[in-house]
Amino acid sequence: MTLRLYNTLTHRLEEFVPLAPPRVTLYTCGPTVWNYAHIGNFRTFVFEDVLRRYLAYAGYAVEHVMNLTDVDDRTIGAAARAGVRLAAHTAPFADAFFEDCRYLRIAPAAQYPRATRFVPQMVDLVQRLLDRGVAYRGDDGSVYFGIDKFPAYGRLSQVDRRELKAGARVSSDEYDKADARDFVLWKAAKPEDEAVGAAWDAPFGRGRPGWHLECSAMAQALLGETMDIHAGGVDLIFPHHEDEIAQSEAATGKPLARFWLHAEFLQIAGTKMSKRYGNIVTARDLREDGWDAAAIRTLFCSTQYRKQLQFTDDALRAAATGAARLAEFRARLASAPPGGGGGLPALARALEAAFGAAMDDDLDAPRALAALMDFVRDANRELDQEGGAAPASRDAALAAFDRVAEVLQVVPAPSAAVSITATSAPGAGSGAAAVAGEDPVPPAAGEDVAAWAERLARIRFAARGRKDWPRADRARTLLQEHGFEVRDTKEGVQVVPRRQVPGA
RNA sequence: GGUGCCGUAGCCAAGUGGUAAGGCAGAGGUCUGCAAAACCUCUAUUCGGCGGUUCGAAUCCGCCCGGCACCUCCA
Repeated sequence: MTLRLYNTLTHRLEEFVPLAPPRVTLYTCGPTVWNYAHIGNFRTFVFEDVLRRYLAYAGYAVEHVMNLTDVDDRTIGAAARAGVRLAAHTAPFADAFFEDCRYLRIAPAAQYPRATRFVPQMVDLVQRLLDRGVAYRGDDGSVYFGIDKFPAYGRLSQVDRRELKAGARVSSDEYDKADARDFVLWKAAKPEDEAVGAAWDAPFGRGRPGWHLECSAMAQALLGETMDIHAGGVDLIFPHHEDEIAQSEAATGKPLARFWLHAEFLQIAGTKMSKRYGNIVTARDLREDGWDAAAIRTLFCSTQYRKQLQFTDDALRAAATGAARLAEFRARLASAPPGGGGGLPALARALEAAFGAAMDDDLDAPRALAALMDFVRDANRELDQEGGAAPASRDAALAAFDRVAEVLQVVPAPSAAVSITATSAPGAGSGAAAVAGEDPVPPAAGEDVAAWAERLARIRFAARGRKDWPRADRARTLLQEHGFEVRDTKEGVQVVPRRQVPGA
């Protein structure tokens, strides 16, 4: 297996080889904790999660660092409006972010450095750049990076230096720079900054870090001068990552990152999701609506990360249906009766081969998902024909399925609710007899729903045994009304929570 | 104006020179008392348009049309 990734720095697909295998250092730009992150933000974070999970699947030891930006124009502005200190404003949103990550099954990074806790490192970096003469102090007391001192400037974003001058927003620049293209490293403290506690002392003047500075300082402090992969959203290519490269490499003389990966935007109604456009959907909105994170991740996996993704209710619903199919299959396979299933090990090998080939090709998740769907169909057919699977075959199939599912995280979590099979087997026999003449009734107030559902399953099973269809149907109708699905099998009556497709 | 990405069935989407994966939705069928789940069959003579290269193009080249994003603090 050879993993190839599209490197924004070189503008082509490259074979991924870490600097010091099996270790892979990964730095990803995290959220600005001024508000709740929206699912557009999370599309990128989920992509990064799939990336690191796949690297782990491929045998690498990933060291992942994700920063939290807790000081910038927006956090300061929001704190000022709320009349609280900066940290008081950002802390709840940082907590909310971690909560959302857990919901979306994003594996925790090894470290989540926050900008405000790395101010000394940032001050050091600015001082080094001043000492080297690539940074200068403006008349306003801020410190700027002079891009004419860094010839490689513009390599990542391919923005021609002359065109940059004609940039659309340059005229709105509010700072005192020698050249419009220069960017701020350290912003001189303003009263608004002081008011919320967003100002620090430095040899070159009291102030606060510019946007890009934190990533350069924290990445170097935690991962060293050169990391294997730096990832983020496409919007960060310019200026954020371009500027990170300039300030880091001007200070160290070494490449900041060997691979630069950028995820395309999630779109809603044809445009990017942004607070500016007021078309925000947050992770907590989706959670409150009852969506399983697997549905969201399935939707995200249905488009390769370098392509724009359309987020619509229909698409999410379709993804949820597909994800439910995976959970359905997982449960069926795990509880397959022994015997047969000789074809499963070969299917399992084919799954992992196809999955690896797809993911190796610049993390082609749609193809990887298709491989999983192929496997599910083929294995279901095998189970249909064989009526079961020998433990060794079953376990081989289960292991492959789980390894793949571990990377994508597209299988809905097993429900905490009941999954009951009422049978006439010994032990259940007495129960079946006891309910034989019972009429199905709705659960009593305060009654345990699981126990109630099990009793109705027994009632239906007994009724079916007597061909008492009206009673059997009443039991099923009641169960359906209470969110359960009823399946009659050779083994008995199975009652499972109805798969979750909100709004369907 | 500059830079980049993209346009494949009702919808999502893979495929980047050898004759159109997969999913969702829909139709029919097997199974079932009826269902559900699962499986089977069907649903693009065609890949935004027009030219060109080639034995052969969704795939390469040119032009055109359409969409999206970035161009100083947006993932």
